[in-house]
Amino acid sequence: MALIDQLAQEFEVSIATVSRALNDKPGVSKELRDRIVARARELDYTPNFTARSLASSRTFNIGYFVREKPNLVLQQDPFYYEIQHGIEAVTARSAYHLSVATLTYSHIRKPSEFRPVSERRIDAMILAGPDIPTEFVMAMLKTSLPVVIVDNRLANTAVNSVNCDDEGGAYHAAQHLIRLGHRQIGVIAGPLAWASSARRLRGYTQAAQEAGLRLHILHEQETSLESGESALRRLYEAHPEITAIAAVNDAMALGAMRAAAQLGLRVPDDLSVIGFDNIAWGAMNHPTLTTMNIPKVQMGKEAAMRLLAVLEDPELMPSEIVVPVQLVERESTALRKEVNGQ
Amino acid sequence: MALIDQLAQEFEVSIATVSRALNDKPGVSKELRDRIVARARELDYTPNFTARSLASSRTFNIGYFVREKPNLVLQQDPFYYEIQHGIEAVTARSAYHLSVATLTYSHIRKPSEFRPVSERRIDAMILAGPDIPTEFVMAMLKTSLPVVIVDNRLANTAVNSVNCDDEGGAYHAAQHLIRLGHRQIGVIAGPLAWASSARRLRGYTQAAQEAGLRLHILHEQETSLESGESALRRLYEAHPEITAIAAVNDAMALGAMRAAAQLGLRVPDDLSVIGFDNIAWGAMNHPTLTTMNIPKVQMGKEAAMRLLAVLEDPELMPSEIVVPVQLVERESTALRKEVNGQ
DNA sequence: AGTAAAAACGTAAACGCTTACGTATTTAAC
DNA sequence: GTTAAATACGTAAGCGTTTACGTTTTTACT
Repeated sequence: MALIDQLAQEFEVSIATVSRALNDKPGVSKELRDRIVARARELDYTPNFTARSLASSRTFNIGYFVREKPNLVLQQDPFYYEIQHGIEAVTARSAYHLSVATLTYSHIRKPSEFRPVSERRIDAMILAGPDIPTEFVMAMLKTSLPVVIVDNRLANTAVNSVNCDDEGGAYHAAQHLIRLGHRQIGVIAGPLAWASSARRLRGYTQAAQEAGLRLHILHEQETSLESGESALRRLYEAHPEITAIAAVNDAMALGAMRAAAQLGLRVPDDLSVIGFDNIAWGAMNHPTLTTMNIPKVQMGKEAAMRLLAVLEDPELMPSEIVVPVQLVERESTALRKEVNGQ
Repeated sequence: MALIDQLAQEFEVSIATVSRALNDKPGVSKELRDRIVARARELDYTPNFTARSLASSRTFNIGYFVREKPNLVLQQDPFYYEIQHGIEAVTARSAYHLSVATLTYSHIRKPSEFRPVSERRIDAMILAGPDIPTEFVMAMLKTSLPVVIVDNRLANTAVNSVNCDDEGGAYHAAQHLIRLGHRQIGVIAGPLAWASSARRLRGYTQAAQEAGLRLHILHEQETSLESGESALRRLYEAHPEITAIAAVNDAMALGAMRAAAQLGLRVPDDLSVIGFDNIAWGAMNHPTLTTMNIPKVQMGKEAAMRLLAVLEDPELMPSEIVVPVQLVERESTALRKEVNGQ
């Protein structure tokens, strides 16, 4: 493997000059620089990043750290993988490489022992997951490494963040149902502690208020398919006049559709159902699920781009990025049938 | 941040002694070593990994590189994410960190410009995906870095690999149907070029031969849910006597179930269906899908463990690891109904 | 007590770059 | 043509460790 010395010897110049030539720094004549660069390509010379890091105290590594879900059976949420792909798409076109790790409870407890940071392996980091404690984020900010948090919001703290527009998305979802003529709308919500659920609920409520409607809201303790099933049954029992359901996520929406089928309700003829997330199986279900798409890949891209921007200009103030969610209209929603002229 | 000099000064010894104490190398009295280690913990001293790497020429980084799917719309296959989690689970307990990247066409074309390697950022790597060209793997082997390939097999080349037992799994799947009394079994296969499909098909065939049965095999050009639908329709048209379906993957199995419902066939009463993969949606479908589970997380673990083993002992010869797949019995398969005493 | 071997520690040279500073050479300005 | 300011390059000191090779001290053995 070629080293910088070799190039220096070939051109009978110092390694400092070669370094300057290769790094686009001033102090080298254009003619010499071009020849050095050309020869470097020929030799497939790539600077040893370890040596470069030590000398420049930059690793050109960024970390992507996802909080493991303590409550989730399915540890590996594809949501964060799609975000990872967005991040990769951006870093691949930069000088930076991506280092990943799962944030466990022990890391959270002892941030000072979080090795990617304590060993100074990274120049900046993306922290993903709603359940990263504020204290941990604070500890990371104190390292003075640039930080972007994704799918997480911190009140009263200046930190770069990327989130989807839960409230606006839910607002549009409800409007979609209202535009289709539905006036008796049931909402299947998650636990109150789940912040996204709360925000989405606000969006639904806002749209309903503007249309002069009152929603039939049901809170579940979980956000699983099964809880969606039971939610629909209870909702329908209490309010058989309901013609549309808005669920705070796709899993619950799919559960609601399943329960509806068991009750003899046809979707979308008797009941329209809209979800939130746009998970893969929504498109495979029968009927396919109308939902609000969260642009996960884009969220990853935004996070990575923001990080690179801060790396470029450390003076940059933190910003909160909110990406819009889009309606994906599929089979599970339809015009309300005008039964009995009601 | 504490540096090694600080420790050396505190104890009035040379940094060499501190380094030896911290790295469990001989040449330090037990008493001094213990005091140094204790004090290092107190100070949260962590050696700067960049300096350590440069001096020891080891990065303590391993790479996980997944081949992007040129043909797949859904670039981010959760399959490889689960493998990533398995890898992480192992590396988290080791001194190594995980660096990820997507293998694009341009990397494949010019392996010498693959930066994680050319910049010497990693000590070893895991290559995942069936469509990594042999030449690329060869190029990586030539770097003399330890390599493990996952979900990929190379003929006539000694290389560490981790794969699932396609053939054995399919054999068991077919046996499951046969044990349930089915004798007219349809097989929904993928394109001939897809190696996994071919191996699974061999497993089905083997079991059938042993039971003295002849399968009704249909090859599709794709492996999507839609092609599973059309496959079932054609299969049922040609062979209405079929009472069970074995599909080479879950997506096609789910498609077959959907088509069956449209034909008025009840699953599992009229038709048993078994898949392969155990994708998440299979458990949410109605009825839930019986399938063969590929232990993806374990595959990741095996790959990482193998890599660590080779890193420990570079003399270790390459080995081919095959992990078993297990039957996940759910609702979509049942005993064949004895119609007309047939 | 004397000697050899083992253990404990120090010295200093790497590792392969970047970069502050110094020197020589060119260009620009009058 | 002289002087000042750019420009081009060289020198050498890092960056924070590891480790080969010395040197000194302790241990073991006769």
